[in-house]
Amino acid sequence: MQSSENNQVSSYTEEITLFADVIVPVAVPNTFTYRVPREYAASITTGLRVIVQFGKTKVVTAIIARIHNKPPEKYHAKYILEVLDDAPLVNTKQIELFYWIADYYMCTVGEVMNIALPSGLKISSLSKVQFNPSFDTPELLTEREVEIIDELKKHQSLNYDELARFAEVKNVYHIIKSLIQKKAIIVFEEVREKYSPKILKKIRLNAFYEDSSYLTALIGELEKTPKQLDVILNYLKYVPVLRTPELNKKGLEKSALTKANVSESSLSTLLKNGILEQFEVIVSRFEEDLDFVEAPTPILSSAQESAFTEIMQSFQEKDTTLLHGITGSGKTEVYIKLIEQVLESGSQVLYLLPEIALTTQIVVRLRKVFGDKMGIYHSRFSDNERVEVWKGVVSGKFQFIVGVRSAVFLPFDNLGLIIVDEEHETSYKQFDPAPRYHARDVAVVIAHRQKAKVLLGSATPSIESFYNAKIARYGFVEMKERFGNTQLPDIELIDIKTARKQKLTKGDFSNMMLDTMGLNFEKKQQTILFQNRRGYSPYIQCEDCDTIVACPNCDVSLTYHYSNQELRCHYCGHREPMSKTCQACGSAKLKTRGYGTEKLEEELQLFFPTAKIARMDLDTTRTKTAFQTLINEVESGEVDILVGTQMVSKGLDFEKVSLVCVFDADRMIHFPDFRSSERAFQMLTQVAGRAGRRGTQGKVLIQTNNPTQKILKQIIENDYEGLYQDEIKEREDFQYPPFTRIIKITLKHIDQPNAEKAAKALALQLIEKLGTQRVLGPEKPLVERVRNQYLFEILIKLEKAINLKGAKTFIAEQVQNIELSKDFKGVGIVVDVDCG
DNA sequence: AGCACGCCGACT
DNA sequence: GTCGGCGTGCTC
Repeated sequence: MQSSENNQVSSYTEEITLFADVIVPVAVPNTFTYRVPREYAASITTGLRVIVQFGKTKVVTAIIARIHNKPPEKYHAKYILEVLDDAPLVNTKQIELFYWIADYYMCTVGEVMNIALPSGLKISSLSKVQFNPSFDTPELLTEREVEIIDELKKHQSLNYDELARFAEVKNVYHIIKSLIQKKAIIVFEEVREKYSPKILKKIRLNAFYEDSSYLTALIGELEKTPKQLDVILNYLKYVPVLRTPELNKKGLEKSALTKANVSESSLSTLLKNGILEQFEVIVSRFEEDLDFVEAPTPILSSAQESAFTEIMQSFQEKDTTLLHGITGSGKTEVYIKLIEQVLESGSQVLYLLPEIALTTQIVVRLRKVFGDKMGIYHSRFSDNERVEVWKGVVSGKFQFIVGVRSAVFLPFDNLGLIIVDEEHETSYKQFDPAPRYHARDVAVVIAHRQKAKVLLGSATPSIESFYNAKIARYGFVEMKERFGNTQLPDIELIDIKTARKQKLTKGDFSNMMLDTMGLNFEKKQQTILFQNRRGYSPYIQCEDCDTIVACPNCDVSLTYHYSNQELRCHYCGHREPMSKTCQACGSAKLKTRGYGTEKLEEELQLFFPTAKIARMDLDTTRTKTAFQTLINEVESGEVDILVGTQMVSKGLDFEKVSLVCVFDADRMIHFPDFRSSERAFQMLTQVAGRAGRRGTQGKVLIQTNNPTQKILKQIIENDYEGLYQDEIKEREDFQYPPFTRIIKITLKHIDQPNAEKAAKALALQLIEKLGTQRVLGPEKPLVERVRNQYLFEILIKLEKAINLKGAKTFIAEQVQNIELSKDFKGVGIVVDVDCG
């Protein structure tokens, strides 16, 4: 792993002092140079984690980015305190990637490191104070200090927080400083590794008794103590020592014995007498997972087979290929064959999925084929588990990773293939905090650097990717048939406006939608009702004075959540109990307005009292188990109608869903954003794709106020090409991606005029060099105030031909200008490159 | 970012 | 004089 450069330097270590430039996990622009202690000189390499003192109080985990022998000129380098790893946990390719990301997405390498490494790999330090036992001048102490010292004597040590709580002061620092001066206390750093390996307690029989005559003798002897005999017999039941003595080496989990209802005290007696022995092993957190049934590689249909061949051909010429396969075309089987092929060639494979899709059936399916070669990297996993996956990639245990966005940071060094499934998904873009990276785009960069191939898969590709395929930058493969010859669902529009006029509605449901749902229920088929809005109702209005209850911190209405009778802000998380009366006029006539999933669930229950109705949204799937339970219930057919947000449209395949109803299509279509048509098409096509599997054609009903909208026609006819042509023309006319790159700068301040002034000043500076064509705004965003901060946005469009690096440097300078300016104190600025 | 340091005003 | 508040600048 050591680079030749490092080796060369290391061989002179007798005379030369080494220095290491390290990345610290902080939002500071530079790397920092530390001195390598002599004892580490021979073994130090890039990619090792080290512990360093950073600033006066912090001790942090850093990564070695470079090793050299030039002492810094302007300051004395501090020593590296400790080296944490024997072999690099971060490889050179990753470090280069960190720099690329920092550069491209306009943030610091430290911020990249912070997001890239699971927190279990970032040791934290706590400053602790301890009473100095050789303290002998108590007369110097003030009364208060004596109290603190007395408290400190009671404990081995206390950290700052604990001390502050006891002393009942906000800033404990003064006191600590004074006590250090008087030599009454000692301050030390407690460094603590967050990752803790999973330890299993095991029991085995003393090897002495592996001999049959001794074992028989033992059993005879234990006749007197039946409880102990019981323990031994139980052990032998699991581990037949005589037949398979090698199993005895591995022993048995202690918990297996205790679960078998044996006497605990007898067990400890046996241990004490040396008949049984206890030992500990470090185990993988994933081993329990491994009772998978190895399934044969799926047999591909002829359409899948030819898609596979085409992809392989495409990879001959292109590094990236877009697979456009309609919903239900069976892309997964094609992926599996590709993955197998690449793994056989000895290269690593990364399969990226959006957050929600990962929890579902796909993982089970992949596990069956790839078993323990496959690692899963998911945000719902604990940090310890993520560290194990990271280490598993380093050690080569995991050649294949299925993961979410952040899996692009894993320490691959030999990737052969990256699959980005559902590549159009917006959750691949990170919004907060920095780095605001797009995992699909980063994947393409990684692949390029590791000479790997990328397969982007989607039924509804992003306009950008489709464009790249059109101009032949990407290869292109299509799958136009649904697997098993199932037809695409029949989509029908319902003109809700006309229906309302003709009084053919109940609530905001058209009779037609309700009737169809009813019929479907009678046929014992499942229905999905899609409404992309959680909660009961998006706002509450007073009938007398028209006041709408708003969030105190943001400029949005509060959403009413029925389940716990509270109002919630979906922007800042503010919660307040639902009040019975209007806070403005005292009237009791408060009305819920608009429809969220909760309200639809409630209304449907009234319409269909005997149906089992379930709801799937953020609120019902907070935990891993809740999510899985719900999926199981739907899969087993217990649930008749599933009401849900966009969650129901992603990666879920339910056999018996034959009807999909979209409650309100218009809100999505008219969202004020240049991507709204694309998004609406994607979302409605994906949710429609849930209807009908295995030979039966599904039905989709969409309620809209305006059924003549062109995009709806395109959705009905599954005319992606048509959508693309419309969109790409518009994007070209108005200079949006893929013809430009967009950088969004958001400025925040508690006072709106201040935010506006700063935004205007920044825009002016930007325009000076970039011109009014490229700089738009500043403008108030849709929601003007979030978390008590007023927002202004500037949009920068950079054409592809521009010197991107130069432009970004200029933008960064101007942003810094504003940040440092005395006129705009307290203005927060966020730069988002390629904003969604 | 996080935090010490320094200056300033309030209060015993 | 001591304590806390807030603005400023640095971190190898």
